[in-house]
Amino acid sequence: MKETALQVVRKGRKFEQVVDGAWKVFLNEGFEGASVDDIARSANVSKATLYSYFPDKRLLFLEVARAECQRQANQAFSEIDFSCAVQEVLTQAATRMVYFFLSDFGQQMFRICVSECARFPELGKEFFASGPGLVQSRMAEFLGEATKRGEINVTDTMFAAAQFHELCKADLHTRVICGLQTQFTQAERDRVINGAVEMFMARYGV
Amino acid sequence: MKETALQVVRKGRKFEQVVDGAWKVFLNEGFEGASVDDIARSANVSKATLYSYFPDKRLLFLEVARAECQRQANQAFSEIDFSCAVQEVLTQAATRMVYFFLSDFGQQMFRICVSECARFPELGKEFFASGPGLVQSRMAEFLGEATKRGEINVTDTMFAAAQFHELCKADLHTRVICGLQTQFTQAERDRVINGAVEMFMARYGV
DNA sequence: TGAACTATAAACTGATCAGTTCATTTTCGG
DNA sequence: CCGAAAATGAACTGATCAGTTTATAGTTCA
Repeated sequence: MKETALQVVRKGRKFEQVVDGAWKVFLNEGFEGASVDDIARSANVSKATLYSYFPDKRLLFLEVARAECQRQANQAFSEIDFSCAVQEVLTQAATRMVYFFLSDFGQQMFRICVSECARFPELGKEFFASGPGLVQSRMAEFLGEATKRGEINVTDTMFAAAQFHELCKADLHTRVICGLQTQFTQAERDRVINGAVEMFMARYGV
Repeated sequence: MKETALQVVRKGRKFEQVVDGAWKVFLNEGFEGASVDDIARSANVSKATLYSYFPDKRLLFLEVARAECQRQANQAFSEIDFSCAVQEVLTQAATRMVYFFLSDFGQQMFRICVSECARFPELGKEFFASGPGLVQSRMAEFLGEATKRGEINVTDTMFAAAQFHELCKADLHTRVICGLQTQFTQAERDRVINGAVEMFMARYGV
């Protein structure tokens, strides 16, 4: 029973078309910057049709954010081999996260959510649940299992997952968000990825 | 010769008054949310006067952000005793950072900068230079000295400072930014503060 | 005191934009 | 192929807001 948080979104023939068009415009223009006329044009749909699906712009954004975050998170999970050694799993996870944070979508989603959450609480909850929260829960689960196997020693698994998540943002994420730098070499990425794994293992390794 | 980035800000009798008024409104309303009329009203100044100081709204915000970030950073530095043992200095620094991130000003400044930096590059640079960048440089300097004294072992001091900075945001910052939680107990803060220090020392301690 | 500078209030411009309305056309299942 | 449901487009409402203008009033200092 997949439903949007405020249960007011009607489905129909051109639903996906609207969401896809909105995705593009939000990604390029941000939330405030994207006009509903732009979105309707980009989706090849009339404004009236758009409003027949989504009673307002916020709910449309919510749907876009929810769908894409979940898609990305699921893809990442399916591609990580959780049966590898801890260090290897952490490296894979960190690699995904760094790429996500530095991607256009990751950046813009972060920007929009950070700026709109204060005025739009529902968005914050959805974003957290289908983004950072989801990733951290899955990581915490893995850390718990690895601890049981004696490979590491983590007591507060959710917190450790949050720390790891945060470590993956060191330096580069701050720089990209502040607009100081937009392109990053593999060496720069590796420094963050390996730095996060090393630090995590130094603290929680057996 | 401290001048605003775009060198177009005129000083005058009511300069401080304008900046203070703007500070209040931006803090409560965000950048887009704050209308220039609101700001003029809050500053007890006519709109024309405001525009005689600041040619546009962005430059006004830039001035507000610059001034307040620097003020907060300087205050923090002056209150931390850098002659203490590494662990103690880190704990003090982490405490400040956690409080800052969770404060109204810290939150709102973060929100505004994140959302506006993409369209307003000058802001990103100013924010970084007088916020995270400043803190990280000072921390890096300290880490270098402590390494020389043999108390810790850090080779890339700027990167380590960035990691520490990021660790102080674990869990709580994400939650506050997403609007999941607004009040935090001392125990919650301490968990992050101590968690950051422990992890840092596990990795870089001798 | 008086000239030069600074500030004021209030109206105005011009633009943007979310959301609505409605008469018309398209689509599609039965 | 018919009729109901869905979609269209284009005009419209109502509101907000950055930035300008202007005629007037207050401040400063020589």
